[in-house]
Amino acid sequence: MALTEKDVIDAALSILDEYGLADLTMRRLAGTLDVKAGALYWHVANKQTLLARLVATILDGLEVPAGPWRQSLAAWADELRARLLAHRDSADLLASMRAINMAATDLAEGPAAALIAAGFDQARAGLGARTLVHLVIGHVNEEQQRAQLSPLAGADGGAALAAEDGETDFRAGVQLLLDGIAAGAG
Amino acid sequence: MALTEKDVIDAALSILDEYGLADLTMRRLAGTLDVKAGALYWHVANKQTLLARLVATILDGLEVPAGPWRQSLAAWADELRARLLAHRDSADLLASMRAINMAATDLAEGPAAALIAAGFDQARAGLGARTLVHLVIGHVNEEQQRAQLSPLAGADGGAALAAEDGETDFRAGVQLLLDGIAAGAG
DNA sequence: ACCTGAACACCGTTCAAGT
DNA sequence: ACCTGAACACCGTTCAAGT
Repeated sequence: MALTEKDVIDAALSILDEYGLADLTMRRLAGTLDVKAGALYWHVANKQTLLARLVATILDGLEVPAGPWRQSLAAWADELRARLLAHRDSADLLASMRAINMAATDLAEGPAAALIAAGFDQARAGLGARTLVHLVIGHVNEEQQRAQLSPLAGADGGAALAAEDGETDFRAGVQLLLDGIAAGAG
Repeated sequence: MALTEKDVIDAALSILDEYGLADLTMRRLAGTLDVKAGALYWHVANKQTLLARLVATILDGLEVPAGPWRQSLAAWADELRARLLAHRDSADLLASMRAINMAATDLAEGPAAALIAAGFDQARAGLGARTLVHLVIGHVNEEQQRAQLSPLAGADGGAALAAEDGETDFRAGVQLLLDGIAAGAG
């Protein structure tokens, strides 16, 4: 039974989650699939595009919920944060991927559309949306790097506590930005 | 005449500026210093701490100007952006360095102090300051990655134009956040 | 069509040995 | 004190050759 691209992506995500971005090498990935490194290049063009597929998978189907713009953007930000927190080093991965557009400039399109629908002009909507994306990625990046340095000795008690603190802090930061967007509306 | 740590850091910054983070290898760095790779380990503990020194050098002496908080934070953000734009891939480098605290959680301390001095409570000051740092790093990261993809064929005409657009957009984003911070004050 | 073997041109880091 | 030589244990990618 031959490998599929999906097999490769799934295995890559598993390595990412368990060992982190630095340990996600083509050779190790090949090893977990019981194949030699060269074989991967039949299924993916190169490592760069493989990483792009990972990001796309992580963000697949992410949408701005309907409703009042403040609630829907806050919910979208929560959801994006949750998607990223679900995969180790994903914020770092996403940030490094920005140039290949794909995910991140695209990412701002959902929130931008929601703001336009709420009556903001296009420039302000785009600005607010991109700023929101920066905030989410930056915050999660910080959370994920903090997590990597913590001892994590006793169960996940410490990690869970840190996650709650992170969520409170995150939501407060999002509200701060939403306040700023609202301030320009009047 | 023996090498000093400063020589190593300066040479590393030159390679960063000319060839980017991906090409900043210990072996190449050693080559430009007319020395073998192993020699570098007499002057720096490892690559990780060398990169930390680069970030520290780039950010050295960055301070929040005195004056009304909105102006002083806007000026600080401009200055931080300028420092980062002066060195290729520096935003990416800084973002990857966050865990080693050093620069970035520290980075927020200046703006946080300025906000506390302006009468904001500690929690809100810290939140606003960290959000501002995320905004700056995220925005510059995007600018630097866009720069890496552009053709840059005819002089730097296109690049200069993009830089102006980037500045306008950046300042608008900062104002958006400052509006949000101000909104919580009343 | 899909994979192996083997190579190419690299990495960061260590450490005995030289001067 | 400072550096070289040489090794160790890796990288991503290519590509003839196998099945």
